[in-house]
Amino acid sequence: MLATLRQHGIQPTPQRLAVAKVVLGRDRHPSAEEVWAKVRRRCPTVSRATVYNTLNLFVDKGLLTMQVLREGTAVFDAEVRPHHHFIDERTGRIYDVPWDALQVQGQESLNHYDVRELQVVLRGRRRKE
Amino acid sequence: MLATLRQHGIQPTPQRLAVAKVVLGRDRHPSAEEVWAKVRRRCPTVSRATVYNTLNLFVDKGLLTMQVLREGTAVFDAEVRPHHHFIDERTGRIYDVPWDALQVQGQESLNHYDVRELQVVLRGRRRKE
DNA sequence: TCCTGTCTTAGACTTATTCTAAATTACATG
DNA sequence: CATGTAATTTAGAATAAGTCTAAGACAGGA
Repeated sequence: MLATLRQHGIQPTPQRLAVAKVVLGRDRHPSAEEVWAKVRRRCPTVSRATVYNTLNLFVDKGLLTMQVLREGTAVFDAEVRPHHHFIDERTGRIYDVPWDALQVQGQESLNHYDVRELQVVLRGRRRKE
Repeated sequence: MLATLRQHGIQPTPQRLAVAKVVLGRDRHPSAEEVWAKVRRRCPTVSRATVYNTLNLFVDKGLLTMQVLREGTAVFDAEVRPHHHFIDERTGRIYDVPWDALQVQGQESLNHYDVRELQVVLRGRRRKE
């Protein structure tokens, strides 16, 4: 964890480590406020500004990506490699869909656009099971 | 315009007509606040709440779609048929990409998901010309 | 006219996020 | 060790998008 921060050129601090623990852990797609809540369970003095600053820093340094998929809220994704997203209509929950699960064709027809990245955003219902 | 509202089961009022004129006009992908600003140029007494109510009503009635593509802001799109979006990194401007320009394959592999709709979101730079 | 339901309004409220200015900490160097 | 400087963190104010509320305006029917 500490090593991960250093590898990305991020000066480690206790606060940053606490954020990293939450956001690189098991919890997929937390929002900034969710991260703040979790960080404060272990480290109650951490301020909101620090969490936001740290998340933005992590995004700058390529440790996280930020997705604007949910109305009014950005969510953070520890999967920084390209992939797609499925959003459950009922719960609002967001699931990663592996890059190779879908193929997008026809990009070469978009002459006016220099496409640097893309993702497919799917909406629907997750099947119980 | 009036006919359009009626066809969608929307009781026309001066305020709603003013919003419709802006949002079904030449201006692609305005945000709610942008719509409010434009409406007020012709009709300065219209309240913010009315604009938001009206936009949500239009979305309910299928006259518009709402997209959450830009950080912290929903934008409204008069193109209600399925299509994709290209977002210019530099300007933040959003362009519609016709449905048939791209093909997405591999949906049948997503057994856990009942996909009801999808779109491809592309980011990059629009080529000058 | 009166009732009822629909619309609109101003402004308060909420939520997500950024900003600010001050306090704290961490080093590096003399 | 003392100290200056830069980086970091903090609390809280500020901002922005959007919703809610309560009151008033308006329209159409009995």
